[in-house]
Amino acid sequence: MLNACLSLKRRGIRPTLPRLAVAKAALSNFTHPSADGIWALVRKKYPAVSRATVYNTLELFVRKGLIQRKALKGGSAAYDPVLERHHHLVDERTGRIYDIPWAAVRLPARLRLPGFEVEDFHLVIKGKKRK
Amino acid sequence: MLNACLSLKRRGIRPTLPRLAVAKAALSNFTHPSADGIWALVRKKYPAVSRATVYNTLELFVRKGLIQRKALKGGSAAYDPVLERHHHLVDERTGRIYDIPWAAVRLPARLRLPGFEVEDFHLVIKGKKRK
DNA sequence: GTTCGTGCAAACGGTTTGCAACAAT
DNA sequence: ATTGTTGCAAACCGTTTGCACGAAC
Repeated sequence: MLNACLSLKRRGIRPTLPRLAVAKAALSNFTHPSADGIWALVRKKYPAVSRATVYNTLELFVRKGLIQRKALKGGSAAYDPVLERHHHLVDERTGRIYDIPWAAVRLPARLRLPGFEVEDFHLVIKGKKRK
Repeated sequence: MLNACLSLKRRGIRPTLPRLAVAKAALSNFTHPSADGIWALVRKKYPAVSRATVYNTLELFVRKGLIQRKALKGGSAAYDPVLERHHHLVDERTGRIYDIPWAAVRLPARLRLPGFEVEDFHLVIKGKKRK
């Protein structure tokens, strides 16, 4: 179980109530929710928290390295609490995004591409979850 | 050089003037332009063509398999006329997207992921173009 | 009392849609 | 006549911003 309050403090973010609510929703959710999705989760417990605060708070968390923002779907950004290297599988049926552990695929340790300095890379996989 | 008119007819798209303009702009542009970027190109020659027509035409082209739409950047969709398998490198400095030939990286021919049926995959690489 | 955090509403950028006019079959 | 294509404007969705109030330091 994660302690949201500690996670925030450790990164110099003052643990206010709205922020704790966003942290709980974002850090324990591995379905790559959108900002609005997180807002919906937060609202259930704290209907007073505004959409702007959720958006701004997510932006803050990204800046502080608590979560990552990805452009995997079209339209809306997806937030990902997993900081370890991993791949993404986009389900063609549902649009859902699944995390694939780095170790699941054998890849070259480093990539050398003439003309480019490679910083990082990962696989984007299209497929379907077996039922 | 490509014959836009033929490309359209071959896929059962009536080659009207706005469509030819969009086809020329989209099919010969390998910089992954956005829809608005394509509109800007089209406008230079045909100022009468509306934004809606460009958006709708691009959507039609994607449906007919003439081009692909990708969610690589945040915010706006990128259109890609390259249908062969390839990887993408996103330049961290400029946001520009470069096509990386499939052969440039050695990857397993097929991916086997327990619980998923893999249809396709490619690398998304973060890096910088060397100057 | 100055800074930080918040809610609200308005603005924003990219995209889609409804509709009326028109062209092609 | 029916269908397909277009332009315009309005609507739309996800996101950001300006502002005023209140809480924390």
